[in-house]
Amino acid sequence: MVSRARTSTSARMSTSARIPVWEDALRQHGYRLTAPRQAVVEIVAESGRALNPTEIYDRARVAYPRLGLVTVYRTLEKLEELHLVQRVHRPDNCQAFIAGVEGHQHLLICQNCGRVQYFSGDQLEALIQRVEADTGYQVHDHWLQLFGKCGEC
Amino acid sequence: MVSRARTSTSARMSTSARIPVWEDALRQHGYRLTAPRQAVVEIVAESGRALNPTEIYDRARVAYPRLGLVTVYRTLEKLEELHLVQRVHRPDNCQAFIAGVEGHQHLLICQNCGRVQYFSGDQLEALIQRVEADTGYQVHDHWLQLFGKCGEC
DNA sequence: GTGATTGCAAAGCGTTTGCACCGTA
DNA sequence: TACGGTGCAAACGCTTTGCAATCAC
Repeated sequence: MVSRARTSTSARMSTSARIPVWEDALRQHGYRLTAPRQAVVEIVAESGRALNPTEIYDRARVAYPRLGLVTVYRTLEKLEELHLVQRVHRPDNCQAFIAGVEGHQHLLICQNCGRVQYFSGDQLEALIQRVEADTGYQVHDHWLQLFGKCGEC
Repeated sequence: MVSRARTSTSARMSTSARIPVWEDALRQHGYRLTAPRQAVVEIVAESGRALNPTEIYDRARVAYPRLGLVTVYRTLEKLEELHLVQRVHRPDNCQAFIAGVEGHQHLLICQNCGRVQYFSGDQLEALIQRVEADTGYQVHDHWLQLFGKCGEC
């Protein structure tokens, strides 16, 4: 979904630079900053690939072995609510998460290594207007994902 | 996914006209035509909305009360394999099915009543080429869905 | 100190599998 | 008749919930 306003200020920010921003956002929304939560934030903020809850769990337990899978789910819930992460839909799997960006960006996903790249969908406007005229629908949201092979694969 | 070849000949065909076509397709691929299978085919072929397995089960049991939910899953599997139905991804639910069409068509979904409308994405080509140039990815598949409100809602 | 957060265990839910019986071709 | 298809029941995997102990603020 791209029509919702983003509160994230982490647009175009890479890897570890996101971590303190996300931690501040959590605190500013009244959430406490705990060790398990930090472990989850670090993994998701630094990943260039969409990860599902179990993958996040496995990786975050390296830093914080006492972590429970439940905490991963609950932390992702909050990060999604704050638009810090977004859900990635794949043909098979719709429960993968990636660090979000500000504005109307879309996803380009490498089918080989899973690396995710954002791009802007400015040129969609004309298409959407044509579809609205043709169908009589009012379009509120759009959802575009490209699948392919990245430069390194 | 739009890059796969479609074997379906039901493009732009509406409602009940699809039923005999789908039944033939099943037979021609070596599948038997049984009463429970027909009940499922009728529901999905005639629906203008994406339905999930339980909805299909509930509706098909009106015509064939002995139907089991398992058979719905197994029939959908075959219909998807033959490209007669396609999966619709929604923010919440990724297990809904709608009658497919031939060619590279995309979905416009009414957020109120769930009605689905197809449209062509010709104008995406330029966007995809630009993204390929910008990112160094090779794009093999694209996935576009619009969400909005249909004329009647 | 207080209330949010945690992890465990158990429940819940949608989907898949094993299997004996049934029905199409 | 042969073998694909069916429905039941059970298994399965992922996600959510209840709860007492814990910990950030």
